[in-house]
Amino acid sequence: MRTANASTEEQSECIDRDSYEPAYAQLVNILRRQIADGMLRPGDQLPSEAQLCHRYQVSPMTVRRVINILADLGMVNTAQGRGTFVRPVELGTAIFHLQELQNLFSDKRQTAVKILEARVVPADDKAARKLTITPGEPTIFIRRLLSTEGEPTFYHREQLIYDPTRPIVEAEMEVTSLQGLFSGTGGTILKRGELSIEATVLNEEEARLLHTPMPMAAFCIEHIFYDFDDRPISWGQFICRGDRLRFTTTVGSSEVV
Amino acid sequence: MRTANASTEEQSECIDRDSYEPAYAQLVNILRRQIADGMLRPGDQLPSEAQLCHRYQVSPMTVRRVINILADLGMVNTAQGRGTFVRPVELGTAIFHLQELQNLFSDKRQTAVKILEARVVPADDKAARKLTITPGEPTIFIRRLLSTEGEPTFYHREQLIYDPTRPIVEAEMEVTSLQGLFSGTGGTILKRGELSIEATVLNEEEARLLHTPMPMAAFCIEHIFYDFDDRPISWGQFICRGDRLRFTTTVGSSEVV
DNA sequence: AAGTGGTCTAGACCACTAT
DNA sequence: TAGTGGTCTAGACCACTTT
Repeated sequence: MRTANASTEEQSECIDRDSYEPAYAQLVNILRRQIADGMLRPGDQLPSEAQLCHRYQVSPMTVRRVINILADLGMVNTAQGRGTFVRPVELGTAIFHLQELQNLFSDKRQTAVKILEARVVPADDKAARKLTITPGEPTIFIRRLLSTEGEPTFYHREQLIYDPTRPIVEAEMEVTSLQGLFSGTGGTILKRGELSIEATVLNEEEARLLHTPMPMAAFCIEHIFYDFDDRPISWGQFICRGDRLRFTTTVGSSEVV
Repeated sequence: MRTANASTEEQSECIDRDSYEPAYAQLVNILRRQIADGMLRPGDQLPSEAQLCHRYQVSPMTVRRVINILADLGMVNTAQGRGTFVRPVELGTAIFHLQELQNLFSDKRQTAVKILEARVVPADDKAARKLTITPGEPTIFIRRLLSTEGEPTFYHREQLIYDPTRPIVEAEMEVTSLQGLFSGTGGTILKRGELSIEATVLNEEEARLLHTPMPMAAFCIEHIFYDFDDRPISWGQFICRGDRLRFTTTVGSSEVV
């Protein structure tokens, strides 16, 4: 096993106490760079926390913080009593952000939302199961078409609990105005949401609405939102053309700012 | 704006210093539970760090750590000079892990990998661009079929740099044995990878290999892996039946352990 | 026994925001 | 000016692993 060694490896960088960048951030970047440059390779043991302390002239708490950050970034593993080690690249650690979906709207401001349909319908078996109500109970069914730069890219189906005894229908409509959901301004009514993403082929209606040829692949993002009593209040799907959306990410040592 | 107030809200929970669970973790869970239970709602201001210190009898550093963890979890926002606030649910903060893909293999051990093809081919324009070599240079082309429980679920195409001057071909072959990629045992040769995921429709060959009807939706996970000199050494795609893979995640306050 | 990471303290000083 | 979050110290003690 390779081990970082002060006698063989150059130790040029040090902490600039006059910098606006805090000491912990500087040390994080120093170590990230050493990993990215191959000075520290997967499996290598980092210098012990005590060594890092006196090498970079920072307190144990600061080194601790640095190691924690590197572990959170997935760049190192820590093992109590043994040491801290550089993690090899693992596909399983890859993380995709739905943020990229949000950018589709916010980057180009020309996003139009068109309500195709909004009416009260009785819940069928599937909707009732998802919303934990009994089949036949009334729900609000909404279909929206979202366009960017004049091109339809997104189709949204949603079914909301309809409970006349609590007059939050307007609020719910507003909550689900999408902009709010993405940016978080409307989320004060919602406690949490469950999302799942799958790949589907557009059906005829969807292809027509989204102006695509058949067959066309799509991402289907299903969501259920819950209120603070943990009751589901909204179930629906975002359907996005597969040729308009792509999620990207990296594994291993990413760029050092 | 709602503000947590000790005089109006019950303050039952406190830190158990004899617990195996460290103080910071206990406080994290206390605050998470308060958010999940609706005691603290989106937009609400948390008690100041000084208040939390003397209310739970912990030092400022410990409170600081707790706040940092909650911020990392996406549950609160901090604003210097103003305070710490509960974050509303935002779709854009959702992330999903490729880990779920890994489980597809590791859960059920009956995963078989069948090499369909492995030969040296000259790089075409696209492959040359991805691998930053010149078109016509030799590459190793590998096609694999991965089956779980006898059913083919995954198809993998990969093109590797072929450089006879560095005899790492065997190593590369081993690196790309997939198991290693997912679990990280083989990642010592790779510095980093770039991944992107999109929704596609299986072409005729893919549908035949994966025993699916046409048309069938699929996830296509494209990857490029780089060595420690930042040279791309592998470009390829995992293609997975859309009806076999689903990524799930949550936004907002998740479960408290 | 020696070395490692993990937790925690009781303050200090700073930067920022609101009043 | 008062209150907030942000950084940092110089130790202490513990749990764990290796020799």
